Amino acid sequence: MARWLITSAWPYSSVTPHLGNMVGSILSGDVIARYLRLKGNDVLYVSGSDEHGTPVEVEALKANLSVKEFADKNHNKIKTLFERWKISYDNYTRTENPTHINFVQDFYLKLQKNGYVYESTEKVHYCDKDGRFLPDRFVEGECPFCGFKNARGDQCDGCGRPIEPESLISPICVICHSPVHLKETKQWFFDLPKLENEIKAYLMSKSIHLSDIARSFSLKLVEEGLKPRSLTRDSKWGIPAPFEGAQGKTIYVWMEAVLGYVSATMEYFKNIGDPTGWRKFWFEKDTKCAYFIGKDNIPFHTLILPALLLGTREGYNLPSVVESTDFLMFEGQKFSKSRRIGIWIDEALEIAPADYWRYTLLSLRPEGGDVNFKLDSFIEKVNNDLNNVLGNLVNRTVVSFEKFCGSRLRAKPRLDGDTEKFIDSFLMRHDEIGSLYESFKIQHAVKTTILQAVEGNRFLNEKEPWKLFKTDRERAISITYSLLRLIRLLAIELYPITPAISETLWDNIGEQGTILSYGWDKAKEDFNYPLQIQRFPPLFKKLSREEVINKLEELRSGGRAEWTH
RNA sequence: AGCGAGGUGGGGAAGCUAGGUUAUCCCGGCGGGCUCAUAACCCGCAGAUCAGUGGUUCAAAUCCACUCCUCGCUACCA
Repeated sequence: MARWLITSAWPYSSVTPHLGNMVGSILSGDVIARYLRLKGNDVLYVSGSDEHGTPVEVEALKANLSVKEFADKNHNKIKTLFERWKISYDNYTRTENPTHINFVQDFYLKLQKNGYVYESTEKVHYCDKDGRFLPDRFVEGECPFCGFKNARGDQCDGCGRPIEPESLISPICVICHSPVHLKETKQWFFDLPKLENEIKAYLMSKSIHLSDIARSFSLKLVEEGLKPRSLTRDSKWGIPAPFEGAQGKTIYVWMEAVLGYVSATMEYFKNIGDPTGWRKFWFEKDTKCAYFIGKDNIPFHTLILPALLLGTREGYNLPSVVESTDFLMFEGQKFSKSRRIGIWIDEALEIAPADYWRYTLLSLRPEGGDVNFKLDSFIEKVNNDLNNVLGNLVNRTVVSFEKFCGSRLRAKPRLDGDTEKFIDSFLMRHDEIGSLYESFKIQHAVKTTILQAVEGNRFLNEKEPWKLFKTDRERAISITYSLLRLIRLLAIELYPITPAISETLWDNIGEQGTILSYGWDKAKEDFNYPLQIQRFPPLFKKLSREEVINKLEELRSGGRAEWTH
């Protein structure tokens, strides 16, 4: 029993997350949160919508909505989608919430007081027509190296070279297409180099668990030397910078969104009427903090967030686990909103139930290199692993129980050696699955869970209780009993992976109360007698390849203008 | 360009950090079994010189070097 703060990267709210976004951070965090809860830990799982910054402003402009309206709409949409995906957040909040805004402002004043914030001027592209400073991404021009016409402000997509803002030829604003010019502006910076040694020591310490890429990538950045990070932007949509003389400026989104982990915890406890409860999670040293992210935002979690927390000198808990995944590719290509490559989490739910996606994504979770997600693999995994192997095992077991025992068992039957051995083997595998989750080997844990069902089918075929029943009733019943034990165990093991299916199964075969109250370890115990289980409908439905593809094409045909991918 | 990650039977994935019997799993192909079950399940067979070359070692998919290919990243895009 321990205390765990689980977090997943905050989705940027101008776009709907796609399957790739889902698997690495949100789903992974959910699986671990669910597992740890089953183990009886004190778990808090938080995240929220990251909704400030220029991209949201620009998207709002396109959608012809005020920024606030646009942000509200997207936040609500994403929040609802996560609920439908059964993501078990204790608090899914947003960076627009007042707790967050106040916390961030206080936080940076403290950092400034402690000497980690300084001012400096820089030149940034300015659009006179829109009256705004533009992040490099919103500036286009001709590449000074290769002459490519649509080079972005920071990098040329033609030759791949980085571009200094001054050298871009004839820069224009991508929002209104009028010429832009460089204008001097004062900004506030976070003095990251001052904390370099502490960060290095933190990364090298044994108390932190990092995925391999997270460790190597972070250490490399530290070796190269950390650079100051700019803290403010000349942008209206965001958290007003609290520094003296910084009127009209906001905090740079990344530098505030990572603090949302803290403010979301605060907000959760405020809502349940325990305004100081959050401190347990952030200051007591026996709390573990796990962060689930995609590989694209490793440095923000391994360098910047720890540095910010250290900079307060208040003793915040630093991340104890940073689990990053590689990317999910779609049919061999990178997910791309503009090219419509990939599947988004709202579309997915129109094609198949969330659990089908959850299972497939988790069994492909990119833990060692990018992984290719194919529609055919999805269909194959659902039809084979879930329906044929798992669903059918459950059905044959329950039907056998009905035939051999009249759906009722008064007491534990006497078991022969083979059956005892079989039960031992799946109970042992149950522990193995637990250790896999504890070392965050989610993909392996998921595969081992399905292996439980494969072994169940094998045992059934080997023992042929339907034959035995004619000659040796007692043995046929004891075999069926062992399989019932297995499928009840599976109901528990599926809880982190496919929660809806898990609950359906539990409702049909489980004890009184919820799975959560029952727990991971108690699943190893015998039933309460008398045991009564009635036949119930199949857990899964096979997918037809044709239907899935038709549905996807229908979604792709553009009949849904309101979708803002 | 620099940095990083990967290349495993027809397709998709493990294994590689701590080298060691016939390289694992799923799909597909072929043959068989069972017929309790959702035309499902189980067994067997075929198919990989683990990208290539060289090296270390008694022993390498696993360690080292180089080459080829693919992809990602390069922090003011979240």
